Amino acid sequence: MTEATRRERLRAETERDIRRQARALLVSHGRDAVTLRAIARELGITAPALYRYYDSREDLLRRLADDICTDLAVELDADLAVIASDDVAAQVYAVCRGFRRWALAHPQEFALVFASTEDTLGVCSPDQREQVGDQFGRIFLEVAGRLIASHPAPTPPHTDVPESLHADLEAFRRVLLDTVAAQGVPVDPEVLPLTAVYHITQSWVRLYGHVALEVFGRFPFAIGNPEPMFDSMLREILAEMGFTD
Amino acid sequence: MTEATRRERLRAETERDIRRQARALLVSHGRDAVTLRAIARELGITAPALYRYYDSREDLLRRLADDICTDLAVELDADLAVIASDDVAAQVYAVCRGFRRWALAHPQEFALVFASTEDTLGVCSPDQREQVGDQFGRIFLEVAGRLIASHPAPTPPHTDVPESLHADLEAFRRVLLDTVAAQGVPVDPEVLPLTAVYHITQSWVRLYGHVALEVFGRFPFAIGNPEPMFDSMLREILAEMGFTD
DNA sequence: TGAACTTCGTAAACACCGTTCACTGAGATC
DNA sequence: GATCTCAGTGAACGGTGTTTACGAAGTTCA
Repeated sequence: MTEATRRERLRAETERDIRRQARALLVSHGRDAVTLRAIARELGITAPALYRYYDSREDLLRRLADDICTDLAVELDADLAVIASDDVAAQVYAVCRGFRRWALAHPQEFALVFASTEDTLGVCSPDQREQVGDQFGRIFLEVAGRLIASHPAPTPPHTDVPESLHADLEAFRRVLLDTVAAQGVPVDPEVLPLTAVYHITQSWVRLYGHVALEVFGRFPFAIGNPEPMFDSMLREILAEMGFTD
Repeated sequence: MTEATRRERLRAETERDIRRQARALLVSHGRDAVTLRAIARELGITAPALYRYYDSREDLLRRLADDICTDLAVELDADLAVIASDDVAAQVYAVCRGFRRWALAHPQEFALVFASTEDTLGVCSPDQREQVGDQFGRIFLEVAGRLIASHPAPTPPHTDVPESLHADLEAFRRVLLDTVAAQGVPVDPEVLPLTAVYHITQSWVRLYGHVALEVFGRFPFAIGNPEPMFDSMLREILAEMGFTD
């Protein structure tokens, strides 16, 4: 049954335990509390043993961030699972609300993954070009892809796309179209105008901006219940894409 | 001439030196490098001496964040100084571009002030209700105030303001109107519809969102030169307020 | 002027931290 | 069964925040 040798099984198990403890410390006492010695103590081993698994504390934090992205993706996938696969607007709502809910429930993880300067949490290897975390990026792109496939000609927003962004947006458009294609949905490459790609990017700016401001408490005034504001923003974003709701 | 006693002068001097060294460490080597011992070493004193000035390292970081806000405000004020006082659109551009420029040039400071969870960088005393940092908030509010005063009936955006936000927005409206009044500009209290207050808030979401994404490198695709995108966003924000540029 | 008081800074100590290194002992391999 | 691999250990180094008792200088006031 088990292909792996005994040693390999134990190693994999320990590796999972390390990350689980690291996560627990991050959640309960913040990033600074994720210390090698504390993790080792909790696992009943000594700190130098962790160097058999990670090059350094920074390396561990990097991989922890990957784990967090994966878990976030799993959570968002679960949100999507209960939604009719043809109701794309509902899918967008679900993913965006799920992202906000997760961020508010896991502020430390959010800060680590989405608000770390690139030198404190060294960006992944250069081949890893999907930023925003591997798995989370996947979810985001998939939903954006479904949005495109189902709603082939989103109302182009009134704004003009700066010419100097054309090349970058073209590249992103290709990624989006590839994502749609990878889901098995046939799509006309001509269906996605650059204005729509630009609008998707601007939507991410607003989604991220709202969530981060809420998590970090940096709105310019005290807001009793920010949820209606978030929902209103989502409604506006979707309306600009032609979803009258 | 000097009212203060010798001891008081020395104390004030040391306090400035401490913060200056702390800032230097933050800029050059990141938040974790802001160490009591490193600061003391640089100043030629011992670490426990710092406890005569700050309750703890956390307390020092809090006050450092205040300093940073003040400096940011000074920088933005300088940007504003060279702009015609009746060209409000140019003032908005200047403040927003200045904010982005500062954030990109000082990522560590930006992360400390604008992307710290409230428990790692304990929020100021409860009487300090202007969030977003004392001085920076002032600048932001002042420019928003001038915007209102000069352009008394901004085109109300198409969105409906959620009813549950009315109370909070009313409070923010009063702050904005008070800020305008404090600048000596007479303004009709009826001149600022809630939709405009709401739009200002949404503009902050977008401004902050773009800048933070850029500082943290979390745009969904690599962007060669993000500046045109930022400017385009500003243009759109101002257009929605009735500035056709 | 000199005693009393306040305040800044020190040295020593404590309990942590990341990281390196030589070493042991158990699993894997042949 | 000998050999090799490798997870884990214990000791050590230099770093950290923080507390404590203490000295020395500035300030105040009789």
